[in-house]
Amino acid sequence: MSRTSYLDVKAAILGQIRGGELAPGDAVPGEAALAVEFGCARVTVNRALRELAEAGVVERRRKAGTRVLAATPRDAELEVPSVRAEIESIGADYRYELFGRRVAVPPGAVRAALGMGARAQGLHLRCRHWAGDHVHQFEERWINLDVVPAARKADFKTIGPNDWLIRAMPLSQVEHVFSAANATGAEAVLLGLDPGAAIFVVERRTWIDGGAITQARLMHPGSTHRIVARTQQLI
Amino acid sequence: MSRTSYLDVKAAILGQIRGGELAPGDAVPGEAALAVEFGCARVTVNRALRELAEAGVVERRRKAGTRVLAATPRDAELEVPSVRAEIESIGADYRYELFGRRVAVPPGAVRAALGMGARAQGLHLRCRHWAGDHVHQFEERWINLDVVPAARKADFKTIGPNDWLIRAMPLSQVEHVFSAANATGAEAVLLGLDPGAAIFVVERRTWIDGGAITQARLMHPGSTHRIVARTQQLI
DNA sequence: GAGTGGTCTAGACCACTCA
DNA sequence: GAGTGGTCTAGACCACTCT
Repeated sequence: MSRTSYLDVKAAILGQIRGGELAPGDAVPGEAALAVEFGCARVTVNRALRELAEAGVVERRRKAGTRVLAATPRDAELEVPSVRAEIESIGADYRYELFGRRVAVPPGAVRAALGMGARAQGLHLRCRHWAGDHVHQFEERWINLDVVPAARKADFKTIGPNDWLIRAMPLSQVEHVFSAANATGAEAVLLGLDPGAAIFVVERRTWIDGGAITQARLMHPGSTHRIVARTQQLI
Repeated sequence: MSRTSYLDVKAAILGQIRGGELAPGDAVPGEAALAVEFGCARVTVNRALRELAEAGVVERRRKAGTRVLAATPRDAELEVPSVRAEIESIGADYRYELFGRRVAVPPGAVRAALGMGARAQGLHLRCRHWAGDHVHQFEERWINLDVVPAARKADFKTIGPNDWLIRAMPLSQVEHVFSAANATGAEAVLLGLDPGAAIFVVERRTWIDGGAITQARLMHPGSTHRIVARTQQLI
């Protein structure tokens, strides 16, 4: 018989939850007790329970111990492809087009979203990403020049703002908000759609170390655009 | 001076990537070397690098070692609230309404999505979730009765199919596909919208141990519905 | 074959939090 | 104060994978 792995412990606990022996709210035995039960070191049990806690299956608190959480939809993981990769992955030609670039004081809503002062300057960019002869995405973006002064010198003629920012400020924190809307007249023209057509909207904000880098409104034709998210594998 | 924590190692590596000392494609020193450099045990380095690999910052392979991955958008985490929780969290009254329940052989596309045989029976449910006096979600769902036979006995009059399934089959695997569409005439009526209004569509499929449990098409008024996803905190 | 990561053990101390 | 989880150490063996 081989040694007990943290995966064995994880599987055993998950099995007890699935089978109903451990119901939501129930206490899971302490690490020391489980280590004896499974005949393994406490660290091994610790890793199993820690991963279950990260996955949202149990909750751990010092002194209080470990409890099974209420059955609730688990968090899903979303793969966020770069526009270019997304288009090339479906075998279409990627083309990038910039048709607006100016330095200005952003509107109040954008300044608020990016934590910018009343007179702080931003870089405003408008561009489109084509997949073959269809517009894949129309992008309207503000970059915080206080946080990314180098953007003032970049012309963004051949490289899209997202690709440029990923290289300039790697490992930043990103928030995505997804919604659906009817295209306004102007948006419809830019996306090559009929006015009122459904568009899939992604509002993206990016920070690094507390400093807000950029805010972008990314619009896609709703009829073709899809975003996929999956729950984590538990074992 | 206190002991070196895996967080110190993680922060040091992240700092080197941010600062450009470690570029995409570069090899990170081996665990043993880092352990000496940081004056800590190898397990400590291992945990730091393992978490960076889980976060998609580096790639690890036995014998080949650890490398910095190309700067690419990181995966985001999506919080998936239950409809009820979502509605109650904004302070609105939650009301659930079932207006269609029948056992039948699902259409081919649904059978294919759920891996059901040509004559397998499913439970078809149509219901609405209200937030105050607005329809929050119109739900059209098939449940695989081969995998969840107990659903045949449930009437779903007071509890929504999602809440019921979460309790009956906890810890299942879920896939969400988001898109935008223009409401058909029938959908518009059911959602209390004008025909052609943008709707936010979630297609949800659920499995457990390889058996497909259910498929649902969840439609929301696009003007109000939002889904938020954030990248994981790296430290 | 050899080098790297993957994991386990046993023991220890610490940190948080509940009663 | 006491009980639980959180983490570190030192040493060991194993598993994968590249040459």
